[in-house]
Amino acid sequence: MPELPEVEILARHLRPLLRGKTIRSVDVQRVKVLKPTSLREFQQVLTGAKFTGLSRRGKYLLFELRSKTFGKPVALLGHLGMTGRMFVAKKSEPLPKHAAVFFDLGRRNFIYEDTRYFGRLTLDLSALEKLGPEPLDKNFTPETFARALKCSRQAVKIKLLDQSLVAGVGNIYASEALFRARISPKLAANRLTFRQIKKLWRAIREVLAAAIAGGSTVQLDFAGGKSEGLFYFGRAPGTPDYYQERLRVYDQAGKPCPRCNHPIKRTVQAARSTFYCPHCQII
DNA sequence: CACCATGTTCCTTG
DNA sequence: CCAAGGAACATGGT
Repeated sequence: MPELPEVEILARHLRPLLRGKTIRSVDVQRVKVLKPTSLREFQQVLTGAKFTGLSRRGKYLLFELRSKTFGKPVALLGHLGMTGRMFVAKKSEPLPKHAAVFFDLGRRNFIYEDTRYFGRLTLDLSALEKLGPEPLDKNFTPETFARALKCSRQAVKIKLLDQSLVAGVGNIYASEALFRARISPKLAANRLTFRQIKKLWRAIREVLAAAIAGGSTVQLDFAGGKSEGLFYFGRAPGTPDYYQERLRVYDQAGKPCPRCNHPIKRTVQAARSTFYCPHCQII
C-alpha cells in the first residue's frame, strides 16, 4: 500500500475511525514489527490509551494518543513497508493470516497486517529525524531540491528514492515523476539543469497530488485482500469493470508510450525496476 | 524452479 | 569519513 499518496489516503480514512477510541487490549503476533520497542513497553504504554489524532510524514503514519493512566501524550509510529495494511474491522471478521498487531477498540479491532513484515509499528520515532521535506509543503522548493541534487553523481531516479532528499516518493512515483518531467532516470543528479530541476520539482508534486485526488474519488476497501485496494493501480475494489489507467510508465514495459507511442522500457537501477520512455526522456 | 514485487537498513567495497 | 552497490529481511504471485 505504501507510497506517500496511499499513506495519505489511509490517514484520512483512519482518522475519523480512530479518534476518541480507547485501546482495551494490545495483541502482538509479530514482535519484530515493534522494533526497537519491547513487547512489554508497547503493551504497557498503549493499553488503555485513547487515540487523539493522526498525521502523515513521508510514508509514515504518526498516531497520537493519550495514556489513560498517566494522562501523558503518546506517539505511535507506523510504516507499511511493502505489503502492510491498516484497517478497522468488526470483531466478527476473521483476522488476516499475517496480522502483526491488533488493538481491541471495543466493538471493533484496529488491525495492522503485513504479509512480508517489512513494516513497523513502534514507539521509536527516530526514523522521522532522517526525513527530508514534505514534497507538497512550502518548504520543499526548487532551490532546496537543487541543493540536494547537486552533491551527487548518482542517477536521479535513485536519488528520488532517498527519503532524506524528499520524503514519500517511492519506486512507482519516481518513474512517473521523471516521465512527466521528460527526464531520463539515468541522468546523474548533479547534471540536471535548474530548468530540469524545476520541471521535476513540479512533476513530483503533480504526480503525488493527482494520486491523492484519484484515491479520494474511488471507494476503497482498506481491508481487502490480494492486490485490491491499491488505488494507484486505478482500480476500485468490487467494481472489476471500473478501470482507469493512472500509471503512465510504471509496470508498462513494452506498451506504447502515452505521449509518443514508442515502447516503454524497463531497466534496473540500485536493484529496483525503473520504467521510462527512451524517446521522451532524453539524457 | 526462476524471477519479480509499493521499502528500509546494514554490510562491504572503493 | 563518504559514496555507492548489494544483500538481507519474508512471503506470495506468475
